[in-house]
Amino acid sequence: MAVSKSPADSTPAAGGGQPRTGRRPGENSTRAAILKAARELFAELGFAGTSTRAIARKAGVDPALVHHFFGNKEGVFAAAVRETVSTDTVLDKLPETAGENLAEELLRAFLGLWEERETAEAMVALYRTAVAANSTTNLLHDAGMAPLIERIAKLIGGRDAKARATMVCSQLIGVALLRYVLRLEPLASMSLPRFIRYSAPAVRATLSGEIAPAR
Amino acid sequence: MAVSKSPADSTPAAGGGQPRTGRRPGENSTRAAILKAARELFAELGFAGTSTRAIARKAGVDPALVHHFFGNKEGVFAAAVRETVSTDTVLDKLPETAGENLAEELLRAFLGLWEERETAEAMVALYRTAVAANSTTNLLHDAGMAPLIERIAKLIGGRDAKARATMVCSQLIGVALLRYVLRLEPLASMSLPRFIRYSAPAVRATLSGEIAPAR
DNA sequence: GTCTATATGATGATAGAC
DNA sequence: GTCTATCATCATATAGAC
Repeated sequence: MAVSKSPADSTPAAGGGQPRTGRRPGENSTRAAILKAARELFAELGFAGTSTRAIARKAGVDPALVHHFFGNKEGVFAAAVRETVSTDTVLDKLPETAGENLAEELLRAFLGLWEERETAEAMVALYRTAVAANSTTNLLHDAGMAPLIERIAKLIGGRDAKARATMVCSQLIGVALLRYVLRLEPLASMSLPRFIRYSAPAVRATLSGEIAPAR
Repeated sequence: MAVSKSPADSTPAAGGGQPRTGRRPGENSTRAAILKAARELFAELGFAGTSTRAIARKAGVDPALVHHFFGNKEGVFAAAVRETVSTDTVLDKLPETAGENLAEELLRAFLGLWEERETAEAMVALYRTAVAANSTTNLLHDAGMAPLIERIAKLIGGRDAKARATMVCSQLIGVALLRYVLRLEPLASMSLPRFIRYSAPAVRATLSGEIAPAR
């Protein structure tokens, strides 16, 4: 399974040069309805637990349309994730140089992805699917984690920057998973600023060089 | 789904009083074979991705035997997890009072569960299933997390001990998930002592009172 | 674009013979 | 304890009429 693949996404490219014979906007409501239903179901039940029939039922459309628009179940999933969340927005919010509050800035930028309903649904679906099985584990890494790790490594520098950056990234994933996916209390009900205050010391400790040398 | 439930576990109680007509030991090899296959498959493919037929196939037994011994799919899962991992061993390894190296001791005790093959399989299966869907989220909390949180809270004390203990616990879960379930590099390939060195600063920072007050 | 009809196969579970 | 046979249901996916 690869999110970047879309076997039969039959939506015509909206950015074609000639605007004259283009499709009228707002016309394609069922495709959007399918995507919305898919996002919600994948977020709640995971990839394996969601059937294309259930998606069609929830969207109020015919089951065959799901395959017509997206080819297969993976296509629906990929479209639902890809068209709602763009991890570039995280990188854009990060500072160019490491300052005093890098830990807080990292947490704010990354957790921001999870604070809006639609992107949160897509992220939850992504995490659920990535954790679900051996074969889908790399979904997380592929979906924007790699550039984030590199960026953090460049920010902190030093000898084992890559390893420490991965560790930081693992903490970001860990806290997001517990607050937004597992909804563990009292973390889930905290306000975002308070949650960041609780998470920041751990991230800061890892960012700084308080780690024993490799050997 | 509840791990503590076992709908039709038809194994006769081995500790019955009269030894005369008891079953001979070592006789029940297929039940063990089913459990072993179940553990491996649940760990690799998750709960939803594993079929009872696949378990039977891998164990080399008839599919009907799976239901005969464990009633249903949930029964197989519950037995596979319950009979291989006991979270009490984690609590037993923890110190009575908080010392200088509490962070390391916590990590060593908890991660120890994941370093042996069979228990690791059961833990991975448990985590995969817990993360997979909304309905199974509480599996993690039920499977020994609650007493661990209370124990940590008692160890660190203070006003918001419960919240900080939960945060610590969330970090334990987070690092375990990334190293053993997602197998994110370079964390997965590190030696355990080195991994603990990398994880300890974050845990220690959360354990100590470096967190801003609630409001 | 939308839907009916259907091909094809896997699934969890049960009843009952040996 | 073990297996055959089977039920009822669900799944993904496709072909083709309107």
